Amino acid sequence: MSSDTRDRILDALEEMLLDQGLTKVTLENVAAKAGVSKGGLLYHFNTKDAMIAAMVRRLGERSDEQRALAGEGGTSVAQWYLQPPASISDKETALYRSTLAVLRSVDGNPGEIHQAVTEVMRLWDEGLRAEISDPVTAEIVRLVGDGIYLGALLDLPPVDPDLHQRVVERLLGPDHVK
Amino acid sequence: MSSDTRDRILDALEEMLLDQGLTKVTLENVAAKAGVSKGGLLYHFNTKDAMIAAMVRRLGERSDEQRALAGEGGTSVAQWYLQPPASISDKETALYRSTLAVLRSVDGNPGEIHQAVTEVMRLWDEGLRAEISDPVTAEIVRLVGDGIYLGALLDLPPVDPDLHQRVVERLLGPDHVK
DNA sequence: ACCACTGAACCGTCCAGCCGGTACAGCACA
DNA sequence: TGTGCTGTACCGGCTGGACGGTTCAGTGGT
Repeated sequence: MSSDTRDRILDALEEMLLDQGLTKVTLENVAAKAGVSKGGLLYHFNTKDAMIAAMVRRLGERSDEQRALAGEGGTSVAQWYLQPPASISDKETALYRSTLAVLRSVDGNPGEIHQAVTEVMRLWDEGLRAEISDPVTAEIVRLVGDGIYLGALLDLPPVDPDLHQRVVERLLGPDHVK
Repeated sequence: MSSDTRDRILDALEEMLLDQGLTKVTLENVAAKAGVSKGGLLYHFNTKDAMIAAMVRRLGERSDEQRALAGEGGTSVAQWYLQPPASISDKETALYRSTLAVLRSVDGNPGEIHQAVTEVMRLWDEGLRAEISDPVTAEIVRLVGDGIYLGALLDLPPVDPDLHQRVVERLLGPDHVK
């Protein structure tokens, strides 16, 4: 099917971003990792930017789903936003990895990509504000979450899990900790 | 003198990173902005990576100075780390801009650059822990500061200054707010 | 017959790194 | 005082390779 290949290409793109970085992301590399020819890749995405923008839009859709799920009483938005990068290979962690890949693709210059990333971040902010009544706490939670992402973005050594748990407890209260 | 040109090149590199992004950082572009020929640039830095690594090391030195100044009773480390990107063109803001430029230069792959960046971040963490007795608060302050940097890195719209001030107040207490 | 590709050639551009030169300053030796 | 040598700082052209994007003839499944 068509959307199979599309998703496979975007998955390959994310993986390239996560373990090689933006400079290694070339049409040929992504195509090879996706098991597609370069022509096949360009059949689905006319340009490199279009491919990256599609990845960001896919992240946007998945983030919406995750927040909708949180609204229905699953894991809270805040809890998800503060989850440590420790737990890997879960289903939720796929979203975490996608987010990180998208952050890796940003390079300062404006355009469709930058705009889409800004929108994704704004929606998370909105979700946090809707869930946490105190705006100051909401802002702190957002910034702490962003700080965690920066650490992952820079491949900083992981934080002590106990300390992290105490941070979450301090911010959200004991009832929010799993 | 030699170090004049060296610093001019690194300044140009930072400026390129801040308002063009990593992909536009080429030896020729940086050299042109520094008022040097490409050959002249390569005389001072054998490779592009060496140039970037030198920029990170320079940031490391300047960060050390800033923290030493904080130790002598100037602005506290925490206060500096949480300063909003609003106040531009100060002398301290030069360090903020340099930090941001360095973060923009990171691209996932390990090596000298990644190692140097990790070390810079670690030293800030150490400074915060030394200054703030409660480790949980120290960690939150670090993460909030990193979150601010992520926002700047992604060119997200600036935060409401009032809200930011209330965040700082909440984290450090009323006495730490200017 | 059409969709979803493959495979490969090809183009224009960009770019890191290399290399042969140059201008000049200081120093030594006569 | 003049001459030759040496090292520093820098210039700018060149090359070889990579990359984004185009084109196109063909192929296999439905």
